[in-house]
Amino acid sequence: MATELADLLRRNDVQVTVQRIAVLRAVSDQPHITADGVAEVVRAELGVISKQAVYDALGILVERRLVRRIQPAGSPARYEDRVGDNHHHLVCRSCNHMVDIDCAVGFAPCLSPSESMGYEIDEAEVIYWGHCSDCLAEASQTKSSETLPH
Amino acid sequence: MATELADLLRRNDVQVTVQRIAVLRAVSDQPHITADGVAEVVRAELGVISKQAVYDALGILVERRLVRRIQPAGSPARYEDRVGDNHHHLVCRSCNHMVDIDCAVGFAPCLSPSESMGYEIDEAEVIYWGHCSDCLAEASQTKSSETLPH
DNA sequence: TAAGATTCTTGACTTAGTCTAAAATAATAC
DNA sequence: GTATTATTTTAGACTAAGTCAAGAATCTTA
Repeated sequence: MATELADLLRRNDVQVTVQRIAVLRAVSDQPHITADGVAEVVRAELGVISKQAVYDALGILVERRLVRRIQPAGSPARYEDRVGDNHHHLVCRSCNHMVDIDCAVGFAPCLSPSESMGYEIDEAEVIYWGHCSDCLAEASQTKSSETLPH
Repeated sequence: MATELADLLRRNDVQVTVQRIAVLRAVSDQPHITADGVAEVVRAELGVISKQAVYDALGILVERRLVRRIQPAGSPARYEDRVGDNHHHLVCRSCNHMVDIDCAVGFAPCLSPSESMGYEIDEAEVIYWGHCSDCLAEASQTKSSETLPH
């Protein structure tokens, strides 16, 4: 049952442990999950796992590019298993909810900035900020003079 | 001497205090400075300032758009007074150094993603990640089989 | 100059994450 | 299969960045 995930780890030279499989499954089941969330999910499955084991597992999965880490301002790091494509993220300033969004141009639009200042660029990270439809609706219902939450 | 900054604050309905002027000057003198850095600079000027006053001042300056807050992964929040244009940031994975970079397209390239999922987007934040020339040079000097630091 | 509003200080607290050393587990060599 | 070695995991103290709360100080307005 977990053979598939185990194989994925093995193919990527990651030593297989029940903890790592469980962590990988948690991220896969729940994209944009936090490290804390992973710990919770894994605990439901395995009984216990240490905070450190979660961070270690996530760390090595990110290193081997099986998982991507996103760290939007004002929120703990989040993890997703959608890797290898050029998608970005859209975050609601009110409720912090995050959704995936395909690249504006269809292919790395920002990987070629006008000037690279001698840097060897390997990633362009794009985060869109705004308000989700739920929060917009809620704000307009509160028809008082209050301004949009932010 | 500080009249100019004081006026800027007043024009933006920010009550003028020596602390706020000092904070604004610190950010202006040293773009990409951290809150801690601001506290240090201001302390050199005023003798003392509380951590909270620094955060309050930065908070209101950001709210009034006199200062922009950047929060790259793995580093404390940074502040700059270059606002109102569409520039992005380029961060070195090794030494964490950050430089400004003009927008790839010259005008908000990413403000129109293919699908906005019902979100009302108000900002597109772009961070380029890579290695700066210094770190690249240092890494190639260490001609051993080591891989690039990251 | 007094009253009321805003800001600043102090210090405890929170959250997210790291460090360390010992214990447990997995890989490999025999 | 078992012993050896390498890698992981645990537990719990620690750190960094930032927030909260209440009283003191300072500004603004009348």
